[in-house]
Amino acid sequence: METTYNPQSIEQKWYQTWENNGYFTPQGESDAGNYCIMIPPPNVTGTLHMGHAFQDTIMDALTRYQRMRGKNTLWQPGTDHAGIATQMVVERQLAAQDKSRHDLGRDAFIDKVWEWKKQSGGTITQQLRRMGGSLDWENERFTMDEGLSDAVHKVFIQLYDEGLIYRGKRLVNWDPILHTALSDLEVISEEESGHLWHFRYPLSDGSGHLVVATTRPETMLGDTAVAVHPDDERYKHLIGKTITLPLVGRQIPIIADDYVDMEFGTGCVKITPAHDFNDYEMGQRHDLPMINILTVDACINDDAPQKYRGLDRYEVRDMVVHDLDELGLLDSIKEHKLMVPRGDRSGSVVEPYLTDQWYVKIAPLAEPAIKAVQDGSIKFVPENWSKTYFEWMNNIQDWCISRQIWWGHRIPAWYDEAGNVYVADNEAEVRKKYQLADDLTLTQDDDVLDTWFSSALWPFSTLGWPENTERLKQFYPTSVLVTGFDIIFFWVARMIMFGLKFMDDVPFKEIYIHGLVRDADGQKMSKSKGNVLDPIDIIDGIDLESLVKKRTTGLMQPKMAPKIEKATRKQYPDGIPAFGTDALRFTFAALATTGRDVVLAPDRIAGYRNFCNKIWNATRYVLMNTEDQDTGIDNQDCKYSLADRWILSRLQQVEDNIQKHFNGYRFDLAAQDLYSFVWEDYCDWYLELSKPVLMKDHFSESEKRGTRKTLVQVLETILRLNHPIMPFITEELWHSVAPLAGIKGDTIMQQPFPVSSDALKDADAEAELQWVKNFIMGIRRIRSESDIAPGKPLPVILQNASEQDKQRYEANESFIFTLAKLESISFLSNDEVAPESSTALVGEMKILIPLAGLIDKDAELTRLSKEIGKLEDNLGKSNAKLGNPGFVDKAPEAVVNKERERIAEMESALEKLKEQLEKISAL
RNA sequence: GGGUGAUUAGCUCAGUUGGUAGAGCGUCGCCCUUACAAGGCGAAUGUCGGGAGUUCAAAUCUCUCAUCACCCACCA
Repeated sequence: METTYNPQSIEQKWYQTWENNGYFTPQGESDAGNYCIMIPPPNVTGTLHMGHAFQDTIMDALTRYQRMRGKNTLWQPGTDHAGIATQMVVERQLAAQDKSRHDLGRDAFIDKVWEWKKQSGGTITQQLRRMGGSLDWENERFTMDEGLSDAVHKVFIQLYDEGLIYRGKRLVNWDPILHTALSDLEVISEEESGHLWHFRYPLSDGSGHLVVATTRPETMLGDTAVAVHPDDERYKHLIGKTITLPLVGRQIPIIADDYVDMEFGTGCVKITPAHDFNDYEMGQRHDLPMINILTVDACINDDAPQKYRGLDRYEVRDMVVHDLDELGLLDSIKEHKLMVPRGDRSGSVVEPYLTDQWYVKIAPLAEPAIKAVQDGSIKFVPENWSKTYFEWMNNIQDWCISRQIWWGHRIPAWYDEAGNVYVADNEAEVRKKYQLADDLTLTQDDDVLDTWFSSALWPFSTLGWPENTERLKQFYPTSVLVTGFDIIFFWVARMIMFGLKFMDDVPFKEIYIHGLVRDADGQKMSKSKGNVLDPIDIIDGIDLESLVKKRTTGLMQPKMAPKIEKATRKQYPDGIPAFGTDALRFTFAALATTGRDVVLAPDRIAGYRNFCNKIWNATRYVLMNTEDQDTGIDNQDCKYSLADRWILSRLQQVEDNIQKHFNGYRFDLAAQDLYSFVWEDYCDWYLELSKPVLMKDHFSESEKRGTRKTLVQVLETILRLNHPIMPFITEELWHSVAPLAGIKGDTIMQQPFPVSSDALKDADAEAELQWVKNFIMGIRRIRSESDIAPGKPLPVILQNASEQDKQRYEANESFIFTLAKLESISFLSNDEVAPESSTALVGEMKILIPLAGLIDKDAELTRLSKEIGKLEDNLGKSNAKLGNPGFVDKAPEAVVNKERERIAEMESALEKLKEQLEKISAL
């Protein structure tokens, strides 16, 4: 074995072995039950980012844990076709050749996308393998594969037939670059600064004018009314009159509507029903005409005056302002902050636009979905997120599911020439279902479905639905959904609605919501900020030049490059070393506190890489001392030392804790327990305590055997406990350690997860070992604080030792001598006079180290005073507490007694230390 | 405007039913002690955001203020 842990040399090989042997595939019926997690399908042409890596670590840890617990376990892999995102990538590639998708035509373009999928679709799944993900690759799915397309059709058709999908002309969010409608969720509104223009609209009867305020002057070309509040004294008399719309000449009414806020602006609102969501509703209430003035590119169309036609809306905005000013109708311009809606993919300003679209009538689906969370059929972890869920579900709007793009599930609807709609699986089905003549010309709807429509079916479509497959029966409903809060609405809510509708059961019983991965400064990672860390670079390492290059190429704003380069060189002067997958995974686990964002700092990862190294070297020690030796597998004649009994007892507690923490999704606490048990209990104490037993001749063979056996058994258990989080190193080491523990197996993956045994819990051993530790630590402390060389063996005198102290000392002499580095020990009766010494206390017993030539008198005085000071502080606090009659009367007896004991201990210690102080001062 | 969460050691965060505050990283001192210097031993560090209340007892429960973050929303 190498002296240093090197992740590179072990990870790839084990993954190959696991996958080739089919260990990831569900192993079949089990008494322990079924366990299933659906991966949130990443974009098929995407690459793995930190968010994925974090999420996948959690899912894999859960999956491995449950698999080891003997459950029939499935982690379902797959990818999403990601309609708009993927189409955009391919269109960009075409654009580089000066082509558009229209040059190719629909079929050829779709072929091109499939080609791209074939070329890049393996990237993210390969990266998932690098993360160690134990996904059932043999059954990988894609949202556009045949089975899933069948599911999409079936759902669409059934919802249509039930009246839950309808087609309607409505105002939608229109992306003028992508030429498609977007759902509300795909529109991101951000505050930008703009202006508020005030215009005078002349009354048609020439009796004056009204002043309206707008942030969008160009839309005035489509105004069909001006609204005021019905109670507004300023304008009451004008209601019902008309104004003549400047530049257009149209007469439009002044209407009353209490939507208008009298306080805001002038209290008069221009109404453009075809280009504003509020105006649209007002238009409907007042039966106003809707005049669309925009083209699909958001240029002004032919329903506007000649001079503006064909020009971009922003160009027209300037013209309108200018023209109104010329007419003397520009009242004022004010600076104004407003929310600007942009498409989340294209970044273009989204226009409310009147088009025909398909919608899901959502209220009837939402109702049971709300109930499922209310009644606990589905639990959010942390529970708080249910509030967010309810908030949204209670205000949910119909879902616009049609997109005017080509890459996706084409809507299974056909039209005849009269415009009648027929919905069925295919054209032949349509004719049959609707009994249409063979010669009736039908054309299919050009639109495709929102990507999230097929994602919403993921928990059952991947298992074979609509077929009633064995997998579906076994794994639906799935156990838990692991996802980020950002897609609760996009995805989680919709899966719940569709799952309940089509499977008549919830899609998952729990939803574990994790936080966002941020950089070391707490910033969101983003390409444009240049602070992105690639999980693969953490695993394999990356040199500075490559990292700089990676961060500065392909930027949306190339001028940011120098700044990013500078920051990167400063933060990673030596690049990033290869930490390995296990270290990254353990870091994620340790940081996965409930619902909090995760701040990922390379220092932290390095710390857990060191932890891997610790396990590696502990194993080296154990192997060195047990290989080719009797580890008590066939020989039951083992005598267990205090240390053996203690570490086994501690191990049982840790096993209980880890189970509890995994079951409660507290990976941070699990990681913490694993870390401290392995490092502090097992390595710092137990391995050191094993040394005298194994190396000193006066220990019997059965004692040595007992210690060897314990060393190996505890280490083997540690490896299994750590396996869900650190799969590679544990597998690698397990193959060396397990045989020594008499365990045979092809892989640690299929070994049982450790379960505690009450018989091995040993409170006496823990108490006694604590005494030993206190003894040793007391001496170490004196040594360190008195500047005695660590290697110098010390003479020690014990005074005031009880019978128990004596017994404990005798039983553990070897431990104490070795770990505290002693030269000699002698007992002193109470009436004997001790030499001038430095003192440590273990309970009532005094540990004395004679000063003689070793310890400086003043240093000892300082040390003692400090300790006395501390004790006095605490004693003061405790006395005050007991002095309070309320405390003694009302606090539980146990608490009061504990306080009394504490005081007794402190008083006794204080007395001894003061005595000592006097003695030494007197020298 | 509505909602949610946060504020604890220099940094990032734990803190389970109220009972004298913990970890990792960092810092300081001494050590290459035969598993590990990616290490060992030891040490320091907190008016638990401010204020008020409930209680014998509050980081923990209630109210209030402040600051920050995120989500949702139609103020022209």
